[in-house]
Amino acid sequence: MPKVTPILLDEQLCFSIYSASKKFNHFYQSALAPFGLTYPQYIAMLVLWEDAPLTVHQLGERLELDSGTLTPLLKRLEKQGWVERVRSRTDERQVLIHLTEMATAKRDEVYTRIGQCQTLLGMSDDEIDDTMRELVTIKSQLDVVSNQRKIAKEVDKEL
Amino acid sequence: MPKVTPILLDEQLCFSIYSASKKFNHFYQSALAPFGLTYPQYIAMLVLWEDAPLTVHQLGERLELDSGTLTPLLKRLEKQGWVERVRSRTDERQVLIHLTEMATAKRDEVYTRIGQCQTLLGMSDDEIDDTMRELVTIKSQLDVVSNQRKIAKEVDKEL
DNA sequence: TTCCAGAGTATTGTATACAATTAAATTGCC
DNA sequence: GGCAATTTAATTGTATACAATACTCTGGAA
Repeated sequence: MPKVTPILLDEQLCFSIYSASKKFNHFYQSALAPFGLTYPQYIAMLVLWEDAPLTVHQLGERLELDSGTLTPLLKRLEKQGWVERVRSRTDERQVLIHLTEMATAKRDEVYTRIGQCQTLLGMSDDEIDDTMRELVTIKSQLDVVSNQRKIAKEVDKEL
Repeated sequence: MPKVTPILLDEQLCFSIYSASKKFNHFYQSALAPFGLTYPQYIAMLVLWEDAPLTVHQLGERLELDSGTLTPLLKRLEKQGWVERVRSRTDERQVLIHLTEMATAKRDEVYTRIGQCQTLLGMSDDEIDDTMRELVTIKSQLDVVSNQRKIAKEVDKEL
């Protein structure tokens, strides 16, 4: 009879990452409290501060989020005065996300605040780099597997 | 004039973790498709397979989730036949989460399936251990900071 | 015994996520 | 030029998360 290996929560990498992700979320939420931004709203703003204006699709590629998540998120950002959603004139399918003047004006304030809060964490650059390198590997392995499945599905369709 | 350091999404550890967490979620969701379990439902089952029955509170401590998340999740698990929610007789405040016979019967099947899917990822034990060790450090640093804030809040209340 | 502070769970309200579908605009291809 | 396939957002439906609140129960103090 084949022995089955038990799966213990505390030994699961997925749970470490899941738990760390929630803690980071919480950390940024409270760091960003003065600006009223949630973590997903904040990373959307980061991308826009790098590169605005962007279409919903382009923003989604950077954030790995689809329009089902972004459309309501961006509407909330618009209501709070951070962005404007403008239907593109050259391609009416697209909606361009522009920064407002307030967003441009507050950018450095947010950068500074986040910089200070990150300092509180006391993480060394090496620690951060090492971890990010390992996460890159893990993520690419996850991508490979899910692409294999996608390809398998495509192959199934052909038949 | 003080220089402000720009914050680039791709250099943020938080985003690496956030993104990896979503990919893991997706990976397990598809690995668990035959059982109809979501990732949070799966980790709840993992804890219960280790230790059932547990109160909602005890389960929440292991999973780092509160009743606002667990109550509806457990109701869905109950509806799908994995658990039974039983009001404790010795302490009517508590709800004990018991495994059903089906859950006990399917445990090894889930363990096996997950084991196979994890093998597909091709991650070495060293790679996993290293990453988990680093995540433990990061999480404890995040905890320290958020506890400092909690304590700061408490101190404010005293005044 | 009665009252009350605290514990345990459920509920409410807001904000993500994401699969699946819809609707509108554009592109390719004839 | 006309139309099918594709692209882009928005919408719908389900499932987390979590703060804040409500409600019930328990144990202890007066």
